[in-house]
Amino acid sequence: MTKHQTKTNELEVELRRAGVRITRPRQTILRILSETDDHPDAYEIFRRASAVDSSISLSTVYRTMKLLEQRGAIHRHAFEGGPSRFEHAGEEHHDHLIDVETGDVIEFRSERIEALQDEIARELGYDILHHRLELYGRKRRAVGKR
Amino acid sequence: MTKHQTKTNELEVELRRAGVRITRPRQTILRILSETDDHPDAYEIFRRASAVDSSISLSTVYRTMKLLEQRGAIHRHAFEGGPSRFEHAGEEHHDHLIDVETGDVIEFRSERIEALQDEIARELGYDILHHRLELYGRKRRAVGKR
DNA sequence: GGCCATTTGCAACTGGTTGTCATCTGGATC
DNA sequence: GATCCAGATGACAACCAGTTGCAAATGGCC
Repeated sequence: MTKHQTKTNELEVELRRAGVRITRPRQTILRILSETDDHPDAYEIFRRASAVDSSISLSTVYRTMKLLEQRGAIHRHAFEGGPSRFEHAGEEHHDHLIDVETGDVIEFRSERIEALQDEIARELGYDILHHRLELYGRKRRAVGKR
Repeated sequence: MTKHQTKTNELEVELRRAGVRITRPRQTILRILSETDDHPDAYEIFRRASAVDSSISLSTVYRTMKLLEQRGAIHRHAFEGGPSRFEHAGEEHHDHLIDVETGDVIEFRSERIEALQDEIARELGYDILHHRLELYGRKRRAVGKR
């Protein structure tokens, strides 16, 4: 019951230490993000936040997302044909497989792909700042089974 | 001088055969695409088209891009933080390295990365419909020089 | 050349996001 | 605790890329 509370506070304390004002809306949003392990968009975060504090505005959600992104606390993903979706940072870097039928996002990581990317960039004379790898797919039905 | 003309006509004839009406605006846009080997966005195509036929509207450019995309004649790329950019299809599949300073796009292809992607998707129980791999980087300056 | 389904240009609209601004508030200071 | 004010907020207008409704124009088959 105090589990999430604790998680929230970690980030909260960190931000506070960095001189970021922790206002009520921000606290609410931080809590929601800490309780989340999907990839909600701004409106979905707004919806969840509204349930807790109905006075929160969508603008504030957007502003807070931008702030947190700049602080490196969350990552923004612009999957194709939709609004930006967010996830809290912290876990190691990974890429995404998006289920085109449900919108579900599956995270994966491949050291070999990462390494190949660096190699390619080096050959082309570039330093990679970041990259984006998204697979768009459909769940495979087991063959021979219903 | 008839070089581009020829290239345009190939696609034009192909579309015509498929029952697509080749109107003047479409002809102009097709010519521009055939003369292009960068990755212009809709507005840039509109700009170039306007120079040839000032009556063309941006709506028509968007509508034509959508049509050509559906016909598989061009590919649409939504690189981060900008409008969709297009390139004529035909060459084999490739990925992109975007120069974050200039916006230049460098195409590359890695069989090994392609293969790894398929492998990963298979392991996760998915069939890949398509994917997106973009590297964002900055040109490396030669060490010790300049 | 005539016909009519399609396409066009224009303007109004959309969805996601950012900007403006008057008001409010966190938290440092007393 | 009460005071204060830079910075944050909510309401809403503006923005941008892209889409759509509509009346007028046109491609291409007869």
